[in-house]
Amino acid sequence: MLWSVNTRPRTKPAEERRDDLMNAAARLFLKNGVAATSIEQITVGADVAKGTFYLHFASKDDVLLALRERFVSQYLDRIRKAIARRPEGDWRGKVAAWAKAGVTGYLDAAALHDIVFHEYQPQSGKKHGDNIVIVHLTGLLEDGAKAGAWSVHDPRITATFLFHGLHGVVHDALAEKRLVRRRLIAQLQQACFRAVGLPPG
Amino acid sequence: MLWSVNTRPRTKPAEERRDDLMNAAARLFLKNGVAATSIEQITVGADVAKGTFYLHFASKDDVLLALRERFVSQYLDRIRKAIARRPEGDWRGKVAAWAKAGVTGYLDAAALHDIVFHEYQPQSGKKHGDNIVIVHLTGLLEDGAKAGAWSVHDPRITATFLFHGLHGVVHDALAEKRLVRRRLIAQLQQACFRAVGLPPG
Amino acid sequence: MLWSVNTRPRTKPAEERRDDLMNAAARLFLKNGVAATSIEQITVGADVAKGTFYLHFASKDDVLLALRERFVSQYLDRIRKAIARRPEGDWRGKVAAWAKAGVTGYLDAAALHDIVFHEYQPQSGKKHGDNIVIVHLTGLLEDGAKAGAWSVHDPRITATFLFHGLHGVVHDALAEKRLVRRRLIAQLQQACFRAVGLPPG
Amino acid sequence: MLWSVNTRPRTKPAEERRDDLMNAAARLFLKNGVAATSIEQITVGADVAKGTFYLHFASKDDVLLALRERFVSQYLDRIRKAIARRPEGDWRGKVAAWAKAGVTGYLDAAALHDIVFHEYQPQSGKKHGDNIVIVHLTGLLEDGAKAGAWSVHDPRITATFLFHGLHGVVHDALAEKRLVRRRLIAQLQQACFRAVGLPPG
DNA sequence: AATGAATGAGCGTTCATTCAT
DNA sequence: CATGAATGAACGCTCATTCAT
Repeated sequence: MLWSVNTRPRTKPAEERRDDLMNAAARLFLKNGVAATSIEQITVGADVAKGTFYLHFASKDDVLLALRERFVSQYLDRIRKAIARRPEGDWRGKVAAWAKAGVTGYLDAAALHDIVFHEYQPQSGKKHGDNIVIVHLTGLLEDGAKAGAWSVHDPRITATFLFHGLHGVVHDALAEKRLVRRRLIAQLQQACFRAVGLPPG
Repeated sequence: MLWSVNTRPRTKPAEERRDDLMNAAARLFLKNGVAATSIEQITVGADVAKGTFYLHFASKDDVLLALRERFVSQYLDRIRKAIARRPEGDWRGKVAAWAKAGVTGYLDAAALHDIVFHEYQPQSGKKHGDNIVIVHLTGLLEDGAKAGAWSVHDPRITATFLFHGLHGVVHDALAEKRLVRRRLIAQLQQACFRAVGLPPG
Repeated sequence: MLWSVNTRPRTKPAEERRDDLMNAAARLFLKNGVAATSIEQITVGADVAKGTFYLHFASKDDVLLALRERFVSQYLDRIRKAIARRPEGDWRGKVAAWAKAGVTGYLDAAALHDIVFHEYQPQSGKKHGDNIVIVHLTGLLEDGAKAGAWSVHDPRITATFLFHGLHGVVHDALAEKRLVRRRLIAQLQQACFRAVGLPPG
Repeated sequence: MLWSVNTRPRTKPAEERRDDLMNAAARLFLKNGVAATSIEQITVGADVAKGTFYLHFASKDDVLLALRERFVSQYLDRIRKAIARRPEGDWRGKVAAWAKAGVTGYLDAAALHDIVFHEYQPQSGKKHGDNIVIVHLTGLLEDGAKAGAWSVHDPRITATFLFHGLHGVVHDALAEKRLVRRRLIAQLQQACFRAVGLPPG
């Protein structure tokens, strides 16, 4: 056909389309904010028609939720791998690795994190559900305690405390452009040691 | 009437009207969320006409910002007073008081805090500015360090860490309805002691 | 269907929708005035949803401008055709034809003309631009002068004078319901003859 | 009283206040357009409270109408005086004076004229009423015809034609910044002579 | 699976007008 | 005469969502 030059492939595996849309959404959310991003902008950004959006997501909140899930699971993956690199029994090293991966993983995607977690709360009734990063850290703290590496009265509370403390510090550091990565990591590792009752480095 | 000398006739003092609107907004934000609350709802809630809103605020973001300021200054007041009750030199007691006031002050208004700080980021360019609660705690940590009460390498980072850690814990506790106030306070006081290098109670 | 080859499926061709909206707008502008006509009224009149308006026009001013353009080009068309019917060289006849077509073309759409040109000035910075009817008449006067048919010092000014004089007279005649079409035409033809220095009929 | 320094005279003759308001309105209409001028702006401009406006005018349309009347009567005054300066019987001179005063009177207040007559049509049902400038010129043409100074079949139509022709030319000249006052006057005087059947100057 | 014209509820905002002082 | 806080109807405009193709 003569006009075939301008024709894009009409069809793509659903998963790929979904990803296109999520990526376009992430980009636009970052640039303009969630509330200020329209579905139309997202579809234009993903190079599909408006209606196609609704083939893959039920609403704007739905993409936001999907973005959240993706973010968290990538973040946790990173932490998991960093910890796994430490030898069995090196509990102090594991905590240090947790802090380091937590800081860097956040720094590398902080803007997206903020957008996706703080800028806009989905209307949906269902609450966040468990924060899997905290759940994971709780496990680590329990294991270390069991192994006699440290003493933690309430691993869940401590994990929550560490998680939010770390994120708060990194977030504030970003906001103020005071950003010496190494220093930040070192300080937060100390904070983690203290929090579980380990002596400073 | 006594006040007729200094008061220009107004159906209601501007400040009172402003407060009515802020209270209505807070109530509705809590109930339905910020994004889902319309200005009209706010004015109905404050029992004024739609146009009256614009006599006191420029936009929805504007009320949100005002609510924020009010919240923070009340919160900080509470913390300040709690600390001031401790005798000069009782540094450990001051930290404990900080943690306790922080927890209770938050618990008593947590939902509003969440709404006002997390649910919706005003589009306006100007960033949060310094968190005055953190600034205040930084001062306390510095003073205690100078007095030899504890050792803290970077008071600012530690203050930030404590602030966000505490809030995160309280927030999560709320979300899960696991809520023994006293236990929460005790745990967080321990966390604070550890964070500044004090021995557990 | 025959047209299915070149036509993308549209509930209605965009041009037709645009015309529907313009016609509804013209009708309402005539009936109630421009300022008193809301966009919603226009869309109701065109039997489309409110949002559809914005698929075709950017604002009320925008429809007004479109209406203007349409009006002028139809008006000029009419004049052009009337003049073209006169034989080459019949300059007096051409002027008479101009006057007649000018009067009748105006009478047949005077109300719309008034609305579209006088009642409301679009806020937009860009000025009317050249009045193409005047530009056209200027050409006719120049040609006749070159051909020695009459003497006109400044064709542009004379054309402007004739155009506005004629319109003013017709407009006033309409306002007062004193309306003998033939008499009006005759009088204005005389005025045109005099204006270019031709002897009366 | 202590605060008497900041107190303006609370009261002014009604006529003066009315004038203040009209002047403020004229200034703002010129600057921003009629539709874009709010009553509040007018009252601020006239240094009175919002409510005071309604003590003197019934609506925005009402000020517009008042400005119209004021404009026309000043314009006509000017023409009348210019004509009166010519000796009894100098009909040609009177026509020339009419044209000159018409042009200059318009040029000196063209922007206001446009605003007040063209930009915005009052919603009110009552039509313009007779244009007193045309009525006056009609009288002049009749008198001259009776005196045998010229021949005009229909003085009213001719007057209307001249009035609108002149205004159209001046208006267009203004719009294009082609503005040699003397030349404009001369051309329009010629047009007037021709229109009444007088030989060119 | 994909399209995009059409929808229409709903929003923020303005502003002429009123009226208690 | 003068005030200005309060009103609330009305408007322009946006945009998530639908659905015929």
